[in-house]
Amino acid sequence: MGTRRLSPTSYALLGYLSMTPMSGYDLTVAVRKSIDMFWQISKSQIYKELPLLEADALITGTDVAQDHYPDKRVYQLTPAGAAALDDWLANGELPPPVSKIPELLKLFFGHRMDDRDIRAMLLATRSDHVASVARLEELIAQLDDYPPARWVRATARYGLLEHRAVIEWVDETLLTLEADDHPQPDDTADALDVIRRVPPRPRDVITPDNDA
Amino acid sequence: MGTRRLSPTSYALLGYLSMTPMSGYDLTVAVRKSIDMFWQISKSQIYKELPLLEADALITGTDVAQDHYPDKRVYQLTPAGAAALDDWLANGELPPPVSKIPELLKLFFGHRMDDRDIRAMLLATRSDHVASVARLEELIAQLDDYPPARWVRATARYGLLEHRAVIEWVDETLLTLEADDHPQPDDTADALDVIRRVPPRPRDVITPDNDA
DNA sequence: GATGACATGTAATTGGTTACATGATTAG
DNA sequence: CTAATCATGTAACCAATTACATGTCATC
Repeated sequence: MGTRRLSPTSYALLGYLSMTPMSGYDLTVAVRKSIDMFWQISKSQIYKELPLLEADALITGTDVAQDHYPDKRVYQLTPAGAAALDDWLANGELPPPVSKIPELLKLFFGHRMDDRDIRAMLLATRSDHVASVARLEELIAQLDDYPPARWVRATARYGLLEHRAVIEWVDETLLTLEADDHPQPDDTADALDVIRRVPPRPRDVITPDNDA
Repeated sequence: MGTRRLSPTSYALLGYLSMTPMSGYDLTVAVRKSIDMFWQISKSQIYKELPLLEADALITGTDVAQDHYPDKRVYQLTPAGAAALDDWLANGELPPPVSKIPELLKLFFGHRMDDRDIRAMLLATRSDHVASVARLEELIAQLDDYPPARWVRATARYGLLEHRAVIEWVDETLLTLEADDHPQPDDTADALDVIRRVPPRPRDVITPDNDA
């Protein structure tokens, strides 16, 4: 049976279910609390994916009645699911990373923005990242004591270093904002000329419709 | 007239067209060479979006014949388009950032992986980022001489600091991989218990269907 | 003379989001 | 008592990707 090709998102769900049986809600919460920083999965996406994985016989669901709360369906990994997961972990291709940071998109066109707006945006970004650093430091401290969680810890460390880097960047950028002569005259925009002479990100060649 | 709500992607295209008139192909190339690190837009998405923006009267297109190459349609910003762009830059809401890093997703389930595979993955990631650092350093050096490009430069600096942080993280992670006692016995997976006690990323509360 | 890069796009599919629904429990 | 949170999901829509199409030009 030609099982459909699974997305990394599907494998993520299999991965969680490899730890313990969970409902859609459990998965939603767990995802938000752990991988959310480098792999977001919306609630709806989870609820949509679970029946498909069950149809693929990679997980099985059991309806569980609860008092005071709606019935839930608890899923657990099948041996086939575990095999699929491990195969992906060992051999699965890694699609190119995706990153969409609206602040930077705006800032790229900063020559059309007011310096005050830029500053406000940077400061808001900064405090978000400061908060994330605090959260992650606490999490990492807790994971330090728990060796089996070393890879979970490693991903948290990734987040930590990244957030710190962003804070550093905000600070350096704020400095240029303050110190600079602002060449208000809107002399913009043939930065494009410079960009044109620059190579694109690798593998991101244009014509051969993007594939690995 | 009830113009549809534009996505940041649409505004990005308006932003480029605010610099100079461009065809779909020009935009594709420019995007890949500049904002691609923090805002990817696929070729098809660009070609799909342009006629819509024209229908909204934010840009106008002109067919240009070329010898040896297919005709192209060159778009330029209308005053309404410029106004829309500036309004977004000043007042537009910033949707939550998106980030999908498949390497980290795998690594999160590293307890089911072979250490050799992990090492190989980390090294591959590392050399990607080393290459990016080199590219960005060169770009930034060129932009140094060109004050109007200060915000373009700032976004490149962002990329640079981030790539450096990732390299630093890879190196620290490789160290734990080498030095460590590897508790091979698959003692995995109630890192979940720790995670459960941890707060989620802010604003990412579960129930109120995600909105700003 | 085939292979790949340059140059333009369109069509089909799917992954993911936003909005819709419902009801119990707890906090103010 | 009223609002927010917990707890489950479904349905409709749209953004974005992958695959399809076509022709020229340079290079091996």
